[in-house]
Amino acid sequence: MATIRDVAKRAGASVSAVSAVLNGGGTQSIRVGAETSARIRDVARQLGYRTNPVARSLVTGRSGAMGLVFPYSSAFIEDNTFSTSVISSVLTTAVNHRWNLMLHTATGDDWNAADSGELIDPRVDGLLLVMPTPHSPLISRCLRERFPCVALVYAPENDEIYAVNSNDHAGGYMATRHLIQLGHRRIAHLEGTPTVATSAPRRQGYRDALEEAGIEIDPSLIHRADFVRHGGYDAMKTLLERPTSQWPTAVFASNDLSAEGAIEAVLESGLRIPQDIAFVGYDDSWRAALLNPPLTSIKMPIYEMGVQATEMLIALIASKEITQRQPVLPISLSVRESCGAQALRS
Amino acid sequence: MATIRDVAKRAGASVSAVSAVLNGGGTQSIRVGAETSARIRDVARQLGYRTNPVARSLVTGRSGAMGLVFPYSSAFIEDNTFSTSVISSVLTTAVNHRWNLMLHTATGDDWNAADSGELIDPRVDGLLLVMPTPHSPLISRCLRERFPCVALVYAPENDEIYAVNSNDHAGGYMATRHLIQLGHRRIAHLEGTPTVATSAPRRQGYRDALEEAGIEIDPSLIHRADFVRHGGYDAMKTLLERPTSQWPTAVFASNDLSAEGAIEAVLESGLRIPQDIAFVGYDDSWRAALLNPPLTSIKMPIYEMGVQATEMLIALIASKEITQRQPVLPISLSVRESCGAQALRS
DNA sequence: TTGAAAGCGCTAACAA
DNA sequence: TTGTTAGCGCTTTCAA
Repeated sequence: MATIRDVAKRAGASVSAVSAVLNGGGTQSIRVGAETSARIRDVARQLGYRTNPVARSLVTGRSGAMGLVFPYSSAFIEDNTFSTSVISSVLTTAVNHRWNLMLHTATGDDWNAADSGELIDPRVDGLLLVMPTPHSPLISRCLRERFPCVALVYAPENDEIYAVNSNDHAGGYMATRHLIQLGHRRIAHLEGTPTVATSAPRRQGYRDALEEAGIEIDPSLIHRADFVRHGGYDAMKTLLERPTSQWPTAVFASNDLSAEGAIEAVLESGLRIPQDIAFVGYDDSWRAALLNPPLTSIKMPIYEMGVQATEMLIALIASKEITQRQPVLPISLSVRESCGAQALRS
Repeated sequence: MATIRDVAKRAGASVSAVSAVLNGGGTQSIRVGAETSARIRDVARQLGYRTNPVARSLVTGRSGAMGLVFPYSSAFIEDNTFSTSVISSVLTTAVNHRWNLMLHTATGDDWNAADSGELIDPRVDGLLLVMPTPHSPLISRCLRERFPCVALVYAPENDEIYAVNSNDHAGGYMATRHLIQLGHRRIAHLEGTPTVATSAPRRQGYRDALEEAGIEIDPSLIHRADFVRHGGYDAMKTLLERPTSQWPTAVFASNDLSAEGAIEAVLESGLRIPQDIAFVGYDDSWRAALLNPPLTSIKMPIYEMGVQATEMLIALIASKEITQRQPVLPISLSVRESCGAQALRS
């Protein structure tokens, strides 16, 4: 590979001239004449010269890359449109702004490896953390070391953290209120994993909607499904072991996957959806539309959130003023057949 | 950030000693005593010293990262389980081998930007190209510059290229033969985009299966669907505009998505699947099992292919002997209801 | 077993 | 408008 010195020598110019010409922008204290400039460009093309970004990075302290950190690498195979949307939005936005992307996962079961700080590394100018665990040491560390860092899908514990989130409480509330308005009073909730930050607010939204409607909260209607299919299945089986009179008439699941498992359990029992038990899920994944019956679900604007988080990180790295550190994007309800609203309408 | 010199000074040792201790492996011509070693480690911990990978990279010429190049960034949002599996397998394998991953896309409509060579860059030690366009200049370039490069899902034009692929011809053949064995003679094919390398062999497999069975190939039964949903829908609509007697009794689609669109068109016409028209798709995506009726499909071992490609690239970078440059992994058939085989069986 | 020092390719301050 | 030069933080050769 040709170096900057090769180009300089061959063009009869100095390295700084070459650097100035081939870099262009920046705080150059150097001005190069049109002729020299053209010569340099010419020679560079002849030699197939390409700037070595590693060397540049060492001296500037900037890499032009950001790190995208996923909680675990298997996040992708769980037919999870969430990861897909995140990758897609972040990558597209980064590329549009001419940034590179390094993909990381917090290996192991949690963020231990990541928390050790090995992700704070000059190969990236900042980090985008996807669904970090609550009270993530990595976030504190970034804050402490003044390393640019934005959390995506995260309920920040304090004002200093940069985070893009959607309103999970509103999601739980909207789902539950929708079912209440359809006439349901005995509404079950399939909870997510407690260590995942979205679980608690979704449940709280559920509770608040019930309370607002004057419906007493029945803790025996709340079961953990841990966001997975068989979790939903098992929880539903348990609910159906109760006396018939105590069966829920509706279920709000904390994600589509657990709803899917629960629906399977319901159908196995010969019950009909939504006539016997109505369902609302969360995520509005593409699976939701394909289920039988199609699943009503709360929609998180993941793609838009990814874009915002990426742009916020870029601004943060550029030390730009960030007007809103913790935007919360609105959720919405995708009504399909599983909740019974469409039958009522038609 | 503490540098290696800070550690050396504070530990009363030389930088080379610190380097040797904190690096460990490698071709060190230096041996450090246990005492000094312990002291260095101690000081490093106190100072929170972390090796600067950029500086190391500059001197060693190695980065410990590989680039994963997707054809376009929107590859992800097309609820494409393909991209998901690739990312998942590559990331997991890379992390297991302690490699980092940079994510790239060939911006624009094709590989132009990528082909300019800007991806061949010392920030990565090698490239993994996902579905590069046939005769990709980037591959030639890597070969010419002796830059490690492995193509994934690619039919290599010559022996020099490292590529992991599955047997698309066998896939097309297997799908079609399956339908023939079920008694079908008028089998349509929904073709993929010609510029995508998998399209031609799949179609050729289809043709060969027909020929082998002594069925004349009817070009009017072959329609482009371009791997997208509405492509399949439109193609099927066209096919159904023919006189009833010339309708295909079975369809082999070059991917599940186009099959899905075609199925929609068939159902809209009040026809039944598989009784009136049988279907076989390609990809065996998660959607396949959720469709109504569940779609019989050819399964490509994408995850396994991603693992192999990643490991091959790692071996290539390490200048290890590669016994098989162009492994072709076997496809298989996932039989569900859309082809009618299950009805016959029961 | 250790230390000194050259240099990876580049940027940017400074001098001309 | 241009050239010289001192590093960026590290690895590694060579000499002690």
